[in-house]
Amino acid sequence: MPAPLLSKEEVLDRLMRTFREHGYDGASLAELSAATGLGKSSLYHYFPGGKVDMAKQVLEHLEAALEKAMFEPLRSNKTPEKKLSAMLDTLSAFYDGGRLACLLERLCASVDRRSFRRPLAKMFDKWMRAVEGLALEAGLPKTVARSRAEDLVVRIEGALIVATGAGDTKVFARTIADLRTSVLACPRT
Amino acid sequence: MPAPLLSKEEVLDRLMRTFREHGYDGASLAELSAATGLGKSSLYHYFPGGKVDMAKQVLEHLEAALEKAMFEPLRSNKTPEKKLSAMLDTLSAFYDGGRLACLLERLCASVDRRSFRRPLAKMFDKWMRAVEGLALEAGLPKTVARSRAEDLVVRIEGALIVATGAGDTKVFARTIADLRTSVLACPRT
DNA sequence: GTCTATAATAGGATAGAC
DNA sequence: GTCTATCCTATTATAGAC
Repeated sequence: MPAPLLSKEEVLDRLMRTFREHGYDGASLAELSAATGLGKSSLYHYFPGGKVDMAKQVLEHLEAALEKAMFEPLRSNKTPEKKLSAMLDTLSAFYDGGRLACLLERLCASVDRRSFRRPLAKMFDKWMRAVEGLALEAGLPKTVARSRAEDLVVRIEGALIVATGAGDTKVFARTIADLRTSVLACPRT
Repeated sequence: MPAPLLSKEEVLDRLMRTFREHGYDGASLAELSAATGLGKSSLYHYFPGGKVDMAKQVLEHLEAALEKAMFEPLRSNKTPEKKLSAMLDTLSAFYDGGRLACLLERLCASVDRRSFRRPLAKMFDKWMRAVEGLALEAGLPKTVARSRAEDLVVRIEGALIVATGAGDTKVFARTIADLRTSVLACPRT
């Protein structure tokens, strides 16, 4: 670790930002080096496995960050509605209102995607289970809760793509707004 | 055009498949050459602008293909419900039940994305307008029709990501199944 | 741990013969 | 139009000094 420079946390944050902006395939070692202020040799010191290693560690770093910012608050004793709303606020901030891409998506689409298979599947599962738990807490039947959770993740990932493609972040904002009311709504009879 | 070999249509099809499988950034000229059976020089003969040019022409090719397979059938005199179902069947086949990525998404995420800005925005708009028209035809109010259209595109793009990430194409199948009934449903009062 | 230098390779792109 | 050969740059990765 650079004594006076960046902490490993900060290094991982900057690597994540670079992967999210340029994509995994699009991010070169030169860019990753510039983003962190670490020379290539230093990068290889911390990440002996090169780019794949960086992405794996960034993924673990993200998991820890989400645990704190998104999953832990779900264990409070607030109402499910408030907790859902807090999660959506966190997500909206994390994606900067639809301007920043999702790391999971970037890695899913990479040439080295096989290397990230397990951790990616685990992350998606964790996210969906968290939302499912919230829906169960709100009194929804198990099958409905599951599909609502799946739908939340699907729509957020999709909204990020469409916002980018259509060049309009409002798509993302509308999706978040709709999820705020639809995820825990009573099923139609 | 190779006299005895592939038609330009077929060349574009194979390029599209390669971009969808490996991603735009991940597809090398060597792979694109192998996929089409054309040497690099031949590729540059048909696509003087290189990779960017290939992707642009592939995008136009896709637009024409979708026009025929997806948009034109919407102008028949069948019921909106049947036409929606036909569109979803076409999409499900096009994405091979969630196993094949979306070209639009691949290009949105590429390092050369700026080069594809206009055509991508146009494609998304065209797709959404088509669904919006269907919803209007089914008697939905304009604002609802618009958001249903947006939602269909968002959820399909998202389902492709999540299916890949979670390693389970069932997510895609469930999304398609749900869209079949939800897109044209009467709004809640 | 970090740097400079450099190896080794892959990538995109072009020249010129046929 | 297609091929072989080649150029040039960027890229990943490593060696070795400090």
